[in-house]
Amino acid sequence: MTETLSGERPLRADARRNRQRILESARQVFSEFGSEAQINDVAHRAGVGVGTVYRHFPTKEALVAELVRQKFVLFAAQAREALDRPVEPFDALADLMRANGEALHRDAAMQQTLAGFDDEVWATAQPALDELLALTQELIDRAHRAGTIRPDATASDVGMLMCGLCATMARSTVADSAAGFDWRRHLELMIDGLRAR
Amino acid sequence: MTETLSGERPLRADARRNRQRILESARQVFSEFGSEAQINDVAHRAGVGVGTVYRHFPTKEALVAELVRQKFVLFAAQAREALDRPVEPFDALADLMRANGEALHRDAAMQQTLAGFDDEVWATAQPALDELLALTQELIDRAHRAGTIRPDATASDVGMLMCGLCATMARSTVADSAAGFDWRRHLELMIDGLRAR
DNA sequence: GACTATAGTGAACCGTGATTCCGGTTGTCA
DNA sequence: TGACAACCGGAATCACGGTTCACTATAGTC
Repeated sequence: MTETLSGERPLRADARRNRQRILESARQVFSEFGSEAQINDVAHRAGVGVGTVYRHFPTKEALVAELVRQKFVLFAAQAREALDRPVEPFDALADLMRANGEALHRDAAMQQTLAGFDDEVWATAQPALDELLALTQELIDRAHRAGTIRPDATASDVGMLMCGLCATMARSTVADSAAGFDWRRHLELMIDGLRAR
Repeated sequence: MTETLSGERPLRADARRNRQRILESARQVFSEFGSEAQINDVAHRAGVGVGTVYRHFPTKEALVAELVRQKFVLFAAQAREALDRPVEPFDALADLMRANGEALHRDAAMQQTLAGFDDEVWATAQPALDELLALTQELIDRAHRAGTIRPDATASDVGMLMCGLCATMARSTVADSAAGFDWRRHLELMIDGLRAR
């Protein structure tokens, strides 16, 4: 999870420890409250001062961005596993989407990022996203060969649809779920839409 | 567009005029910048003081909510027209969704509201939304009878999907359009997904 | 034309929460 | 163990923008 930074001198032991704690706390806090959670909360939960958070991440946005990036990395890992599984490619893709859906469901910050306008966060996570998309594309290519997916489907389509799913999550998580919105239903509709006819 | 308020004494002429100007300016400003636009901007563009805006709308959120409500009313009107058109019901629905898509595309505040977590605004617009959903349901019922729509499709599905579409719009409007996201493509995928197989 | 309830004005206020900053700590290395 | 760079803490600062309010202007009415 923690990359070895090549161009930078290694962090002092305590700093490394704190950075880790901060990321963990941030993951919890932002998952629960989205980006409206406060840096103070993160710092407090991590048992450090605000200043320490800022030593590691120049802005709140940068911290959120790193979390999002990590999540994309995780998704990419899952996509890689999906590629290894010996099941029908389209089913593998569908299951992957379902798994991602559940993960997004538990993470308000990710929902906001995917459904929202937050360009900066998005930019930071771009490389990780690109890899995820590449892996997804591989899965889709296989499905094409098997003829089980819509002929013109692309990884980009899946990305868009998952972003859209987050919008519905926002609505079905919050309060009364206005008009009977149900993200799992939304997801199944989309999966069906991708299927070959 | 402007309802006749029953329980309240009529506004003074200048007040009515200003209220109208404020709504128009707000429509422009919020369409362009979403809810991050400032009340000051709205007031300035309308040629009135901030205080005047607050005389008409207790909070910024209330102003946005009214705009959203009006938009839903507009959508409902369009849905009614669609019901009157003598075309195949599913096509009518699809065209309606396309038209709504274009409208949403030009309105950042609507995108944010539909894709976002903004429960209060949503609540205010609920009645208008309910009517829109009812009309949509009628269109869908007809399509069911014609057998041209997915047998289990509901108006709620359409609502969810349109909300999802707004998420993609956010991504394709902003900057680089990250991963080749294209909301029109997203929309067509969804329409296809709703079609009977 | 005068009177008054309504309406308009915008500088000032205020809460919020991100960010800074500097005095005190602590790892690391010789 | 001493020295110093790296690091930590968290009160204070600061920017921002929604909201208020004391005062002025004006539509509507007699």
